[in-house]
Amino acid sequence: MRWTQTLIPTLREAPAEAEIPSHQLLLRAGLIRKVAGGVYTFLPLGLRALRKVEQIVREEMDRAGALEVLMPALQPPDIWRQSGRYETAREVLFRLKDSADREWVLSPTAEEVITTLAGAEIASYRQLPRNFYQISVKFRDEIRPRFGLMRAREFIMKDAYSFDASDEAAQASYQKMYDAYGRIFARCGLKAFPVEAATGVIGGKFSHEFMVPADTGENEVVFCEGCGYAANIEKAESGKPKADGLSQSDIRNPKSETEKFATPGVTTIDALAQPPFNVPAARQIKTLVYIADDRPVLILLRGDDQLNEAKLAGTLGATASRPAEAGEIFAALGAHPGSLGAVTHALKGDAAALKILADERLRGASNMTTGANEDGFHLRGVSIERDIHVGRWADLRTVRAGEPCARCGQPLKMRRAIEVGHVFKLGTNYSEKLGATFLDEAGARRPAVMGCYGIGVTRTLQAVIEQRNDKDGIVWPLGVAPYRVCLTPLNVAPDSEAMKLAEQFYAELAARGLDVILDDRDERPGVKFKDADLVGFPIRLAIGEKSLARGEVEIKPRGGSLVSVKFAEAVGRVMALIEE
RNA sequence: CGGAGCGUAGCUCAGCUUGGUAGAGCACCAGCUUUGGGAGCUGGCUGUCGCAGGUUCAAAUCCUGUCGCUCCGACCA
Repeated sequence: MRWTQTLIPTLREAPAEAEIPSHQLLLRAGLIRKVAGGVYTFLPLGLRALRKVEQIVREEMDRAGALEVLMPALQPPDIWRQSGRYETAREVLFRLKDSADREWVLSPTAEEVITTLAGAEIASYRQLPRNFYQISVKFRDEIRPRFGLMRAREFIMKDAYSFDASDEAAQASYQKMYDAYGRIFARCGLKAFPVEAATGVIGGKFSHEFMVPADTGENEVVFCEGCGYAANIEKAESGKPKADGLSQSDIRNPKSETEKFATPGVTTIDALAQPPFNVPAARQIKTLVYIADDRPVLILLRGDDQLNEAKLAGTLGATASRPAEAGEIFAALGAHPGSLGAVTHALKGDAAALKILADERLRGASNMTTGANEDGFHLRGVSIERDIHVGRWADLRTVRAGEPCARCGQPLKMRRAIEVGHVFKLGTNYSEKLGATFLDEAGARRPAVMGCYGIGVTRTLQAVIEQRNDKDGIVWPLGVAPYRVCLTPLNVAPDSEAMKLAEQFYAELAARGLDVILDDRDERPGVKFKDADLVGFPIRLAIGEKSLARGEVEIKPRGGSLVSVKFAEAVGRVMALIEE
């Protein structure tokens, strides 16, 4: 390709709308342009890079035995009602109506369609296992699209769905995808690592996310350098001891009964920890009120712990849950936030019937202090198992950096990351609801055991840029660069020696299967060099009069150092760099 | 959905406080010079000042509404 024949609108300055490096570079290097918030056009160069990521994904999916299909983006809502996700995924579903006032949804993923397909087409255990994938446009009504392609309303995703006859077989399918993902991200030049993950709205039992470390990432990852444990903060557990922050005398000498005391104006954990009360946060019980499927639930945590909403949502298993509003809290408990508590004798009327969830770390706690459900009063001497009817114990707290690893005891670390891939073991949830059953060897009808596997293709592209850039621009890995080699003749007159040589190299490199771009613009050298660096072609081959006089040309790997080689050696050197 | 900020040339932004003929740099076009890291000079092109309404003799500027964009939040009582 000749530079003057394509469209590469590079920008000297970053548009004000872009905040993070990868977003700025996508715009500056002329890869994408915004159409609306979270909606983008891919320009020729951006599309080439995107296609390369897609091709890597496709090759590795095929290698792992998955079958490529293409499902519609426009889907009927009835299958979404059947799976239950018409409600549970309501906020992310784009819905629209046709001219006959019939409703449709735009696909954010395709479990419903593929499971319906499998139900219709797979009848026997002999047809299993099968894994179907597609690379297609997805739609999500994001509350806040952000950072260019990173969180978009419309984006490209690879989604794969496995169907197996047994749980063990499903585990093997899962492992195949897990391994394929490792290869995909490595081939994209990304340092990505798998972490244990929460399952979210898609549901399921077991899952890993593939994370690319980046300060601008939207996920928080907890990891242990001692044993390799790594998990999304939404899922992470630690070995922080129960007694941490408590004195032995408190534990051994519980008060025989609770005592109410006045705490006028004290409505926070911090305030109660200050004089004159001096109740350490570790000895307070924090009482939160959530509304789960329209019913209030009390959540108890130790005062120095933080609620993890993802864990709460998983524990509740509710379609929708949210923090209660002040009015709802007063209606349920008769007190305002800051004075709430779950002690049985303080729950009057209907409040006595409220469901109470408590964090595991509170188990066995005594001499605790909590709100009295009466504004301006707290209770002390609370023994949780004696004084509170806990309906369910669960891990509800958020892990913090520095806590000991549950497996090996080393301090946990934390860092931000971009989620580029996610693998789930789904079980039989969808196959049961949508009728994907088969006859086993004994002639019994059974639901297929499913897994689903996603890669954000457009997000992966941006993650590559976010991880691989410097002050001059993008530093593409060979595997996803829009062109691998940029030829830069500094004189572009057709009869100049530089241009003739450039044409010759172009032909020779193209004949060896390389994609090459020839910068035939009549621009000053500085402009051409700056643009080549900004776009980030892995190898630049410059042909200018200085080196020409010595019978040489200059080869410069992006981010590496420049070497001068004789004309005759140039093609060989480029090929050697590619094959490294 | 709540809060904050911003919408002026293709891009980055000034002008708005205190109303009075719409600006700069870059980009683009022409010419001359220049030619190894975003050149110089001369001349030129470029705008529904997001949109709608209001106030006013007069609105980019003040007021109201609305749309869009960006950031923070929508867990810790």
